[in-house]
Amino acid sequence: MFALVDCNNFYVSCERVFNPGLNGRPVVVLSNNDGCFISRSNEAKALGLPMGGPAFRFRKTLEAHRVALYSANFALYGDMSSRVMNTLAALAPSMEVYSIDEAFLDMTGFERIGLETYVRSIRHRVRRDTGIPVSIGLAPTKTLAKLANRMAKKNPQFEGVCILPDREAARRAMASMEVGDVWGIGRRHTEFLNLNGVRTALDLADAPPAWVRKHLHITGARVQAELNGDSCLPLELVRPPKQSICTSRSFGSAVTDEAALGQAVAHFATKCALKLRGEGELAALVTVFICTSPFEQKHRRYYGTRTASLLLATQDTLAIVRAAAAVLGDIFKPGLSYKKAGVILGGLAPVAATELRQASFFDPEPLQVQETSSKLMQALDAVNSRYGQGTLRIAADAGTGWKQRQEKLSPHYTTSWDDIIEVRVDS
DNA sequence: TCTGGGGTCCTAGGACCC
DNA sequence: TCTGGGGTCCTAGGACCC
Repeated sequence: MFALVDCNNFYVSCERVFNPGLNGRPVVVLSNNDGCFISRSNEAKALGLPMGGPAFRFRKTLEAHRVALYSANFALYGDMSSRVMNTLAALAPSMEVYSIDEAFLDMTGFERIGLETYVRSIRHRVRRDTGIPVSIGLAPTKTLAKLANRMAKKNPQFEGVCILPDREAARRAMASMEVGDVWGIGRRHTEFLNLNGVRTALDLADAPPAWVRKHLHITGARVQAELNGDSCLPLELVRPPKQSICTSRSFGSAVTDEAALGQAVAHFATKCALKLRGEGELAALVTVFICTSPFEQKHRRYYGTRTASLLLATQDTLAIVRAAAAVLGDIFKPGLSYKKAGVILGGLAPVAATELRQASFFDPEPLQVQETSSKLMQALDAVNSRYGQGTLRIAADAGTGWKQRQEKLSPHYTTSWDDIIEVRVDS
């Protein structure tokens, strides 16, 4: 049996842990740039504020009901997430951390204690130790556990826990669920399935397998098998290494200036390089993209992107920033209002394989230079991890020609001493 | 005026190898 | 008149997830 533990309204719940006055009130957390709703309390959902809805379109509702607004505080949410995951890790023999607010647990063997009793105790423990409310779905496959979790959230009478122990229980639950709410069935497939008379999860489970395989491909076939109790998706106990690393941002106001765009790209490349070293990987490909607003009616959208191959895979910030700057020069078109830019690293390989790395015939940098670079990066990371990111940075990343909007940011309660002191003084 | 960020997997087609 | 079989790698596009 798999349990899916999912934090309720996770980002809002994190804000509430440190500000209990928010309980019972409508609360929303906004995306970067304070643009869209990315987490809503139940009270906010009841007001009709949609997931992903742009905040400016709902200003009247937000004001009329005095909805509490927060800028996304990912430092806080990431730290709260690890508290939740650490708590869960102690309560099951194995666990897969599926996302910032979800984990699958292996519940094999707990039948002897009584699954429901045990799962309720997990729920209580997480609430007690972290302050975060969770819902739990339990079933013989991951896809059915997701479905059970959704049932637990939708129906208050379940009190946060829903178990689908056998085929009959699963079929009853599937009959009441729209096919588009099944894990792995997105908007396009929902449209296609509805057109073909497949409306509920049960309809999909009972559809001819060859037809599903043909139109929804191998991933859809797996979903169908899982709905029928045939487990195809095992717990992934160790996170596989990343295949790409991306840093991108929308700008608070449009950027037209090439120099300002260059500062943003240098900043994103720097962040990517830091993440890359954190993963213990080297990158061989650097992609840069810049684009104008997709919502702008008057002008056609420009989306410029290009990838550069590095002669030798690296994790050196300077080399990656240099490569990114060169790519930017290729795709920059003057006279446009840029709304977003980003850097993506690809061709990743573990540092551990460095000795096996194929050197380049044309490589201008001998091995000694690479060793120097590695020491420089270690020093850079040591200074910044002690005194704060950005304390020591390269000149290209020093400018402020681009900015994000972030007007309602809560303190970094769990990751910054300065922010805790600020709270004490304020109150 | 104002609309997020970061990923994965699958398929098909092209180019290439022996 | 007739032209094989078995592969890999790369890229673009589509679909999905949170």
